[in-house]
Amino acid sequence: MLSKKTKYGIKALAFIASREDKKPVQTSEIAKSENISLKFLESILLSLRKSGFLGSKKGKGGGYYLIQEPEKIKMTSVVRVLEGPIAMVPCVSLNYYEKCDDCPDEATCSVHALMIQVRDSTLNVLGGNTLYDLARVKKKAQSD
Amino acid sequence: MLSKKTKYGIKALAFIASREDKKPVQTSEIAKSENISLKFLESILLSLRKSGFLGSKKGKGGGYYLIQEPEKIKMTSVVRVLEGPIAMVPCVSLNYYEKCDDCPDEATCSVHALMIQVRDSTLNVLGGNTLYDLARVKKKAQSD
DNA sequence: TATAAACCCTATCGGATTAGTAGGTTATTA
DNA sequence: TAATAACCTACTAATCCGATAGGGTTTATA
Repeated sequence: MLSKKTKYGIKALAFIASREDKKPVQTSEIAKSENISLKFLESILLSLRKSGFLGSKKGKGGGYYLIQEPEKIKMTSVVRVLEGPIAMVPCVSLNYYEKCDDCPDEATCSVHALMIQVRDSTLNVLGGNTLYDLARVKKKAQSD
Repeated sequence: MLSKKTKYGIKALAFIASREDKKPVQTSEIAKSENISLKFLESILLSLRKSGFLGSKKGKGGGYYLIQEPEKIKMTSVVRVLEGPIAMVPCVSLNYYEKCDDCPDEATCSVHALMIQVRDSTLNVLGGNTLYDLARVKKKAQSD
């Protein structure tokens, strides 16, 4: 299950990316438009800034803006920062590997083999989508 | 993240499926071999019996056995029973659908479109694997 | 230079879930 | 009838999640 943090974070990034201009977007505007608790969203955007996805501008007229082009931001990296491992089991995670307490040998583990397949197919999907793609879906739907 | 319940359940099913004979397998044997807490495993096997995957026999020489052929048991159904929804977000779940509180319209939701892709690719993998496949991995690895 | 806008930071908290533990009951078979 | 093994109920410790509270700091602009 995707946490709300991740879900809201993705929505917020897509919201910012779907803007034509490059002016900073206020947290309050995103919160209102996407029905997200303001305070909760604040903490999410903060962590997205700290992990290098967003820049910020303080004071009146400030807000958050994308640092990179939307086409360059793969959903794999977004999910990893917000949610953590993409794999469903730590022992098949590329970026957050952890050995299982049970399992003397991973080659003997039936779950391991299966979850590697799941991981790879998920990586394919997330790696094949960028923020640009998400923003396009959003804009397209709105213009209908 | 896969819960331990699901992980252990899959392991146990693969263990039973990898047996040559069709004699009942004791919970204690599985627990010892797979390093699972006996009591926890008991509750897992019980729920697998109640959902129609396993049969049981009480008393001496009793235990659990598969009701269907391993080739007929897709991992999609196993995961659904043990873990619940396969989708990462309830609003794209086929079997456990639930509308999001936020999201006035799913067509406008950037997360929705992405998670449908993830769901479908995961379904492909889990639907393409049966208990027979998992048991084969296990037996192959053990004979090496 | 005062004020309002907006980001920034820390702490806390209730509720839900998870992974187990404990202890007893029932059915089967040798 | 004694041993075995599934079955059932209840409890618990720990963790995490989603949010809330309550401020502090910085900056633009009138």
